[in-house]
Amino acid sequence: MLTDRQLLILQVIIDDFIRYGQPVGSRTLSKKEKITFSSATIRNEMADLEELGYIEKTHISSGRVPSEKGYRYYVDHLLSPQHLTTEDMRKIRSIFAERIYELEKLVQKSAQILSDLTSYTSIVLGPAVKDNKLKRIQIIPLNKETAVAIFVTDKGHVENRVITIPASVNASDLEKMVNILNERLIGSSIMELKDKIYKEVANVLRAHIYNYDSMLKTIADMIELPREEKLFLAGRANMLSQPEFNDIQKVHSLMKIIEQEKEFYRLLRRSSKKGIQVTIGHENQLSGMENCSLITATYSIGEEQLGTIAILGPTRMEYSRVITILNQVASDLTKALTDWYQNG
Amino acid sequence: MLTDRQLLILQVIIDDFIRYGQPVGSRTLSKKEKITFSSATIRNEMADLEELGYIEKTHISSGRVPSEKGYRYYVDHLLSPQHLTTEDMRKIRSIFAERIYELEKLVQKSAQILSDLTSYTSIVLGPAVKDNKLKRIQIIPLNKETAVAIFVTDKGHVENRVITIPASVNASDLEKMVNILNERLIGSSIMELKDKIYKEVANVLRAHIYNYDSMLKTIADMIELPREEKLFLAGRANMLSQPEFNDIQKVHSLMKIIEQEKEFYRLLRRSSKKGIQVTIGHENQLSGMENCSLITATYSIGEEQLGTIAILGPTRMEYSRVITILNQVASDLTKALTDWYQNG
DNA sequence: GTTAGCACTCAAACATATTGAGTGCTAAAT
DNA sequence: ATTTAGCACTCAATATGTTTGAGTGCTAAC
Repeated sequence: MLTDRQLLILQVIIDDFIRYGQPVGSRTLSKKEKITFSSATIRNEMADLEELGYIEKTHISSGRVPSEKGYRYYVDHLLSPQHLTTEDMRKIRSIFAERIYELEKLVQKSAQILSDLTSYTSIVLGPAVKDNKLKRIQIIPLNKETAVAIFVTDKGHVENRVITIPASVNASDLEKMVNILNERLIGSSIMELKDKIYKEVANVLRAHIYNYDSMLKTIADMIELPREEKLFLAGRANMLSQPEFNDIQKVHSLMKIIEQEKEFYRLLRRSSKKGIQVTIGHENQLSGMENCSLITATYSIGEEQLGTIAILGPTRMEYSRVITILNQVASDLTKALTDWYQNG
Repeated sequence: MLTDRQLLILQVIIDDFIRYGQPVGSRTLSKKEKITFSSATIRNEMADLEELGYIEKTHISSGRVPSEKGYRYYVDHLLSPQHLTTEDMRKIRSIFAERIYELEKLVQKSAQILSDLTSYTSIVLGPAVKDNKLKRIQIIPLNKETAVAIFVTDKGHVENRVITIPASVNASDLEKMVNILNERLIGSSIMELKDKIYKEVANVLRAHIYNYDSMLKTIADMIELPREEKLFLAGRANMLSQPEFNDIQKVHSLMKIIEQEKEFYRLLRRSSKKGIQVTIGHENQLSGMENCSLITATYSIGEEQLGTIAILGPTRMEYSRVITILNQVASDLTKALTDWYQNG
């Protein structure tokens, strides 16, 4: 267990390092307001803190920098809560003041403001469609061979696909099919759509539609709905202004990860527990992200969780500030969505 | 006017520099197969070429590098046409072999393959919607206050917006309105939609619908269609593997430009003439792009131009190779689109 | 007109001090 | 028993000097 003095020193070291990005030495520390004892004492305490793994040296005679364990402790126990400036508050509010009813646009704007305010990169995992309920299916023929299939959900999400229509299928068959689909499927969640079509609807279709067989392909085309939520990114360039990323190699590998999206997507999905989640450096388990921390929060409509908003920055991140901002945006976003969709 | 020998030297200098990225000296040149005269002669010729502004020194005793004027001349007159490897060809074909009917997806895949093949950043200006013809308008109520308005075009593009519905408007009014809109507007180009609604449709609506006034806002909401085409980017990270961008500052300002999209968008719009366009360094007129060249081509359906595909790379770019690839992708894309939409 | 030869230039690579911020340890002070 | 002053030591960063090699321009000979 750490003594109060050790905690104080640890906190001051990390605060200073987050602020200035330079290893912190005993002399620097001894000059801080909160520190009342001499540099020699500090050196002794630092030696202990290092032995316990909370801080590290960059070389044998350097000052100390926080280790991942140090950051972890700091985030869990030592964060000094921060206030948002009224200016920041105003900026956040301004987004939700406009009456934007498009879920996606709102989410994208949130990503933008997050990266603007924090100067880090923001990532937003878009609203999950799978829990939406089907509101309407529509098929609109474009020409003899193709048509657009449109799915509208209760949250106003529109999904559309171009499908091919076998020559043998005529307009009235198509119409009949759409009617049956709507009759049987409206109100079902998007997730169970595929299942329901094959288990419940297929028989009805077979009974009523002459060309059922040739229609099969059309149906198969249609229900290939996207399984993954969209990923919105903002402020990628901000990464480049962080001094820890003045090594092109590091930036490159990080950018490649972000660009591929796949692994990254998994990372965000994993941390979809409610509340703020912080993963530091190697906790992210993605090579290329050793020097990064990821802070995530979730947003929802009422109790129904929709997606994740996150900030990606260097491990030397302004945790306190970012957490405050993320909390604010997440709760404002949730509030706005809840108001519109639950009481609307 | 340049002599044949000067042209030869200029070409070999640029070819070599594009390949190795290092200033080219007279000794290096004299060893090239095509060069039959001594390094001293070359030095004399290079002095002349420099005076004419085609090549430059990086410092007083360095080898020469091409100037922007040199690149311009090279691109306009000295390009040695290249063949695509069968492997590259196969990769390109593979995209268009799949039957993807979604215009946007196809375009996005093209962007991906372009950046993969060239190792530069690719940018694709998505299909312009403004020339599409309206195929169908649909309004699907979500709850008492809101509904989704859906526009389908003849090219299968679907545009949707969430709109608010005044309390005084009932379902039958809404239905009537949609009918009138469809009756009057189907076949109109998206561009003229707004105009037509106010000039031609407004009167009809007023005559037939009791709640015309309160419906006005709904209509206004609806026809706010996006004016700008979508921008698809792929291979941003590729920039970082170019040796000319090992300066974080340069990369940063470039990334910021790309991220803001606005200026960039204009740049692409400007070069929407048919055929290959090359802009080199300062010709791009955007600060941050001094070290970049942009090569663009257009794609179309039949004769109707749809959008632009482009490659962004350092001025020291493999012009010949990129142009070949860009040409191939543009023509394959055009062919695929033309086949599907004109003969479909 | 072309080329060999020479003096000269400069970036890059390497080696060698110098400085300063930092450490750990010990012995004296509290 | 803590705390602190003092000292020897370490190492990154910086500056300084040296060497090397690829390059140039110019001149005189071919």
